[in-house]
Amino acid sequence: MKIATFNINGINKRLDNLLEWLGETEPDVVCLQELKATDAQFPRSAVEGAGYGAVWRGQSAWNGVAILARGAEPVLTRQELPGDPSDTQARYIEAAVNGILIASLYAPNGNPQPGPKFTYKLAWMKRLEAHAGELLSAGVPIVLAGDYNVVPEPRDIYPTRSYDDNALVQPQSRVAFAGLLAQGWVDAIREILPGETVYTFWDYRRNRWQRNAGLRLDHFLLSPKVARFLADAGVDSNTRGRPNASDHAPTWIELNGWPE
DNA sequence: ATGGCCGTGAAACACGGA
Repeated sequence: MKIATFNINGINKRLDNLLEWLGETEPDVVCLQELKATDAQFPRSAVEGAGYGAVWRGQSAWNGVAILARGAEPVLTRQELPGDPSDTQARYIEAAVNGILIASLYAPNGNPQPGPKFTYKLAWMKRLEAHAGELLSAGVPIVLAGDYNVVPEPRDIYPTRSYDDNALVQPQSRVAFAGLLAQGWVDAIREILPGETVYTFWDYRRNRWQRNAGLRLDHFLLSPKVARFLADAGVDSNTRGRPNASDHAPTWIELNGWPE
C-alpha cells in the first residue's frame, strides 16, 4: 500500500500535473495540501475519473486539504484541528482508509517571524501535538502526512544563510516537530533514508530547483502500529522539474503486508 | 539589504507563500 503527500499549490491550476502523476505512480492514498480552491471548486469529477474517491475541505484562495483513495471512499472523521473554534483556516482533514487513520495537514508557514503569524504557527503546532497525543493513545494505526512547514534539522536544507531568519528553521519550530517525535511517532522518510539528503520543496526563485537548493518540509509521521509495516519511502522529485510544477514534490511511503 | 517567482482575486496591485 502506497501513501503519498503532495502540496499541489493550486489543484485546478495544476490538475493536469496531478492526473499525470497519479497515472504514473498509482498511489493508493494521496494527501493534498494548498488546494487554493473552495469546496465547490474542487475538481471532483476529474479525480473520480482517475479512479479516486475523495474528501476535502476547501477555502477561497488559500490553504485547503484533501484525502484521495484509489478505488475507495475515505471515511471522513474530522475536518478541523481541535483546540480553537475561532480558527477557520482549512489546514486539516482526517479520514479512515483501509483500516488506517490518515491525516492530511498543512501547518502554517509562520513568516515573518517574530509576529502574529509565527505565534499562530506555534499555537497550531501545539494543537497538533495535543491532538496527535490523543490519537496515539487510542493505539490504532495512524499516518499524519503533509506539509509541516518545518525543516527538522540543519541537514534538511541546502547550505545557506538566507533562511536564518525564516520561520521554517527557527528553534521553536524545530522543538515543535521534535515534540511530536518524542510522543512516539516515526519520521518515515528519515527512517528509510537515514544517511541521505532529502528535499521536498524548492523555491521558484533564483533557480533553486536547477541548483538543487531545497528543503525537507513534507513529512510522514507513523504511529507504531503502522511503522512496523514501513518498507520504502521516497520523493518523486522529477515532478518538480516539469512544466507548470508545484514548488513541492510528491513524497511517498510504501507499507508491505497492509492491509493485514 | 533587497528582491528574486508564483497563484488567487479582482481587474491594479495586494497578499500569502517559504
